[in-house]
Amino acid sequence: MPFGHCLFAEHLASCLALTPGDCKLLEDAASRNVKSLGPRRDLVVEGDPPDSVKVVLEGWVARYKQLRDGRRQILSLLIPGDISDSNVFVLDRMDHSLGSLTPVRYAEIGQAEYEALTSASPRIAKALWWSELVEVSIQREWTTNIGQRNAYERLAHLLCEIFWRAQERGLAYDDSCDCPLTQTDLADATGLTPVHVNRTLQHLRGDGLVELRARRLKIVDPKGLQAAGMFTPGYLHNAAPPIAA
Amino acid sequence: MPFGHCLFAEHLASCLALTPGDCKLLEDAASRNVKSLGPRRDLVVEGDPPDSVKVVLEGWVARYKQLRDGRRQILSLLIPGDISDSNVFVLDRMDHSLGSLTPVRYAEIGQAEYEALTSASPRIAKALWWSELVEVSIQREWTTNIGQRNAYERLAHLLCEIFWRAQERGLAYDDSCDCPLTQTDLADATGLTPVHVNRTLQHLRGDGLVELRARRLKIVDPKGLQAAGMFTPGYLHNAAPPIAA
DNA sequence: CGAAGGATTGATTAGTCTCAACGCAAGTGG
DNA sequence: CCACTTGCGTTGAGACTAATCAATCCTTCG
Repeated sequence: MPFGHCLFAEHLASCLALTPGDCKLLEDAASRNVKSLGPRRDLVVEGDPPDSVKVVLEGWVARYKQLRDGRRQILSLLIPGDISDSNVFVLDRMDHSLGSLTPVRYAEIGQAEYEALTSASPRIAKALWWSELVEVSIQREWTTNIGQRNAYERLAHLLCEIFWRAQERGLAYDDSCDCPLTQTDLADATGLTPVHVNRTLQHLRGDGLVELRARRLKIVDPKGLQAAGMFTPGYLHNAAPPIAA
Repeated sequence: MPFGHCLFAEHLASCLALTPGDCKLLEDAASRNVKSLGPRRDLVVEGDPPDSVKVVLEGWVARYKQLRDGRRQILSLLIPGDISDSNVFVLDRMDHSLGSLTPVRYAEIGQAEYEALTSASPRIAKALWWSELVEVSIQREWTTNIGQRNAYERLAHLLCEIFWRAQERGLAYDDSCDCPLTQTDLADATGLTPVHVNRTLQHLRGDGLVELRARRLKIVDPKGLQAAGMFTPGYLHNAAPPIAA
């Protein structure tokens, strides 16, 4: 069974009332034009004219911007079931890039198809607005994270978010989940240097909060980690259960 | 003439093809429920159930988040003609606050009215999507600004954005525009301390790039400031003329 | 005239970066 | 099957950006 497909529709359905018919439409749209890509490749690069909305079926994707001199900011993470930039067609060109962190499978939904989807069901249109607003909300939280918190707090917060979101998608097992980001990726996501991420991670581990080895994130002390990162999941706007205590 | 009204519709119309009838609808919607507020007051606070979309008619508004311990991150600035969070109704509660920086006049558009607007004209619906996507784009640029640039670059970038946006709305006169942010506000917007903002501003002034006094921003060397902030206006997605050289 | 908010300055410290080297594991080619 | 490469993680020393603390000044306004 193509697990990724269902994830996408299920995830939208879980937070909003979608009918089985709506789900079917979404699943179909996300199965018609599926592509695969190896790790560390670009799906879209800044400046491209936007031609399709992307749905991640398998693997992880990072949204990022690159400055002239090479500095890179990871803006957000897309995990299986996520949809990127609803309705991008409205814009003339992409203002950022999408790159795979792992091998990925993703669906491209073109403009015509996208519009068919939204006009077919007001519930779907609403669900897509919802996912867009959640995305902005997360972006705002990241701005706050980077702007106001120190390295220790920042990483704690980011790891909380990663685990929480993975868990909501059913991608977490017990107290751990995949986390394919290298320390350099974590650095680009938090506005720190890889070296400092390394030391801060050691600090978090030393405090018995998390373990992160071999692309696997293990939450040792959920409450402690949340407190350290001042993580309150409201900004994710979902109805998922809290991190198991 | 209620200048602010026209700004709102004009601004949407300037980037997308709206008919005179569309503009009329927008102007009406933004004139039906108008409120006023003094400076430094909240329009909406985090946790509120969202009940209306806001259109800024006069004055400046800041979107912000506050952490428990008092730290505050300004997430974005709303200037006259801006519309905040299209379609917020989709969410259960606000994940951030809106506060006035100056005395403001703004319109509230309730859910029913908002929906009437979008179903009345597909062009309006598109324009509102557009403004939402531009907002996210700006938010991403801010994340990058705070995450990757140093104090000098960050402030240069922010001041560029402020002037550029003011100019696009016809709110700039020659080489200067209003900038009602205090140095503390600038600090909260850039993730710096007020003290450091002060010194960095002196540095920028010393380099002959900008002057900022008495709530007035004067761009002395546009090219130089853009270069210093690595400011490329593509992310604003508008068709406005470049900063006068 | 006094109060209050904002801007400015100085001295010191803390947090994070930079540079550079080394270790380890997995993958590759001979 | 071993030598080499490559990517990622780790460590140390030192430099520098930005934060902190605290005082003073200026302007506006009641």
